[in-house]
Amino acid sequence: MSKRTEKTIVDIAEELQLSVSTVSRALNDHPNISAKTKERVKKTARKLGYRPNALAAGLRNNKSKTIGLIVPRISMFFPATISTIIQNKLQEFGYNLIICQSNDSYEQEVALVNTLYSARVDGLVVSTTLYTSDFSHFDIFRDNNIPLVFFDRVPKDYNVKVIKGDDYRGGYIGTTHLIEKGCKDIVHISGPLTCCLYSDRVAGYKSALQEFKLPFKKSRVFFQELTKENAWQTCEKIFSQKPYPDGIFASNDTTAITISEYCRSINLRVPEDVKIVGYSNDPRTEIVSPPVSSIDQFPGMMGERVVAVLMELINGRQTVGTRYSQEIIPIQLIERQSSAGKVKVGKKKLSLS
Amino acid sequence: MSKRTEKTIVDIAEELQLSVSTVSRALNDHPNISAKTKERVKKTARKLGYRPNALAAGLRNNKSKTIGLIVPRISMFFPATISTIIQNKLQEFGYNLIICQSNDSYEQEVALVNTLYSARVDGLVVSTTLYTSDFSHFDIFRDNNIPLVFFDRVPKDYNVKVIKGDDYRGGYIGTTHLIEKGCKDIVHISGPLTCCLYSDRVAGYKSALQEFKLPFKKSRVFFQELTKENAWQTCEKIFSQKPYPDGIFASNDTTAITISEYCRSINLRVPEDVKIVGYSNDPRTEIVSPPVSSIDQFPGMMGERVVAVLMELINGRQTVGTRYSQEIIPIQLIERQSSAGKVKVGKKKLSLS
DNA sequence: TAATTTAATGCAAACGTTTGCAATAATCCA
DNA sequence: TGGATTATTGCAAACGTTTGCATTAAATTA
Repeated sequence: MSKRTEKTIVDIAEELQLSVSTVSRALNDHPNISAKTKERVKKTARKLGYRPNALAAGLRNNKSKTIGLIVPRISMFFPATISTIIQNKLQEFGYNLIICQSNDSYEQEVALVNTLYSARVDGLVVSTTLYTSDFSHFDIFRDNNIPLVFFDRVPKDYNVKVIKGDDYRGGYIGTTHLIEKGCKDIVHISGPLTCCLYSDRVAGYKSALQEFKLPFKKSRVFFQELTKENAWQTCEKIFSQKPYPDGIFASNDTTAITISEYCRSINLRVPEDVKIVGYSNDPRTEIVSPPVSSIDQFPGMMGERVVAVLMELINGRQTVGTRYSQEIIPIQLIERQSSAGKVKVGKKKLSLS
Repeated sequence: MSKRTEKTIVDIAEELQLSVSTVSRALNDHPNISAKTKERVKKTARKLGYRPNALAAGLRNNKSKTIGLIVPRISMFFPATISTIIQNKLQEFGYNLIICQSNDSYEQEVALVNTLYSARVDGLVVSTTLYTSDFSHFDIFRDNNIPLVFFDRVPKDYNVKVIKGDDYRGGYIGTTHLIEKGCKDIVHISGPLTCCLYSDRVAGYKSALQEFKLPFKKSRVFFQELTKENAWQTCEKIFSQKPYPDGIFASNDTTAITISEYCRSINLRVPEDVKIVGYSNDPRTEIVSPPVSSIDQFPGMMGERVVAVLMELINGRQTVGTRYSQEIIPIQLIERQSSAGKVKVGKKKLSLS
């Protein structure tokens, strides 16, 4: 690396016979600097091709104007969409975003938290791994009053700002929709219960069964990492003996799509023989045949709320001891062919409000 | 923001009655510091919960140990996969990655380049927008000898390190495959020619036609931003009058999948009536019906090459004036049902080596 | 044992920017 | 015109870490 040719505010100050503090104040529109001096300084900065050094400003201010984001994987529809919204909104506020992936590994999440702290990010936004149960690695942010927001996959019993989908209701309406379409024997494929969003969806599933007086059967609920491979294996189990279920509610779309594929492979018709509902409204649900019903979580809205809340935390007054609230983003059933059929006039009319 | 409780190397130095320079050297495993002192220092650092301040080290060293990455959109399969590989590999080298999206906007790309420069990233990796034709905003990196690598969507006539897929050959084999499957009237749907990877694919398409003595028809080639909406509209044009083409080679999978959908909507059978080949081997090509043939670009390999090259540039000697080479990542046709059919024994055997 | 060489550590300054308090200049008022 | 007030700018230090050169301590050699 050869010697830098970069101009600093010292160069501007020398050219204009001003102090560096005046130059700094002029570049930052300080009210005590005259308009005339501001104009001279900015003109010279442009002329010299001056570019600020964010490391220096960050060190002095103890603010980096950068936000850290940790998601499990950006190749998944939901995190990718939210990341995009968050980055675009933060840019409006003059913040940079560092997007990091934990690859669903607790160890990697811990390392990323430490690295981002060392980089002195001004805030941290996190969707945790499937397996994070000890959240103490986030204490450094909380204890130093650095804004910390969790979304989607969020901690249980950890005092922090949380923004999540209405997972309980998602499980409830995903299931009641199947019931109202005539299903009497519904399987639920859930993620691992170490992650509370899946347990909320299971609770909603159970609640719907109860309400429609259908029996809850432990053997009809599966807990697994929601990959295509696991979904295929679970289908092999489910359809290894009769009676087959007539409805399946899956906690992600990858699983729902795979179930549909498996049914086709054993000549089970979807939706005539078995109806399917997925979760997240991944665009893939539209392009497969038959298109798959799914619960939309409005990632755009969630991303915007994340940034709004983060800005409030950054600009507001927070102290150690503040009690943080939880914010719920609505969900909505998107009905497609995988669950099509005559609506059974039931005891309870499905309300989508 | 209340007063920081963060420990610095000054605290460690005081506790051990050492100078800060010794503490710094010990923490960085400098050969001149005794093993005993190193151990004492590291133990005290752990005891005090010391965490380095990357802004300070970066300012002093003029290195941030951070790499900037600019891609058009992370929600697209190819950029998301490469970003993931790049981040994972960089972590092995102790580098952070800042992932940014240009949203295919030249203005946003310029702003991102300036912001990343201000953040003093140690290198920059870029896949440009569809419309970037003036690359001068990257001069600041090149002129200051900060490693700069382009991949996939790369500049034409700009002296910089480039890693791209074999787009010419991709166009060639995508087309010859259709020819050997019996197609005689092949449409090519290309992206905008402002982006050289599409013009390379068009050249491959033309070359294949020529080689098999099929006529090139200007009306059989379309240039557009490769969205689902544009693909649908182009299909409306193509199939608005007979004779219909019997093969379509599309420059991305979104377009190929949409074409398949359109054909179904007008009761054209795929592959019997019209065969389709896409580009990038997006996972969606496997789950649609019929599964779509596509050109695989090996994003994993590309991501690894990007990081390897970047490390060479960072650790090597480069000066203003260095001539940079171009590296080609192989491609491979992935044959699926959308282009299935009897192989026509042709003049030229398709070689996939 | 003294001189020489090697090992280990310390001092002071660098990095670029920002800001509290002091100093200076300009303006207003009696 | 002199004093008071306001506007504008400058000085010096801060931020946390690293490193060239100097100094000191320890080890080796004659």
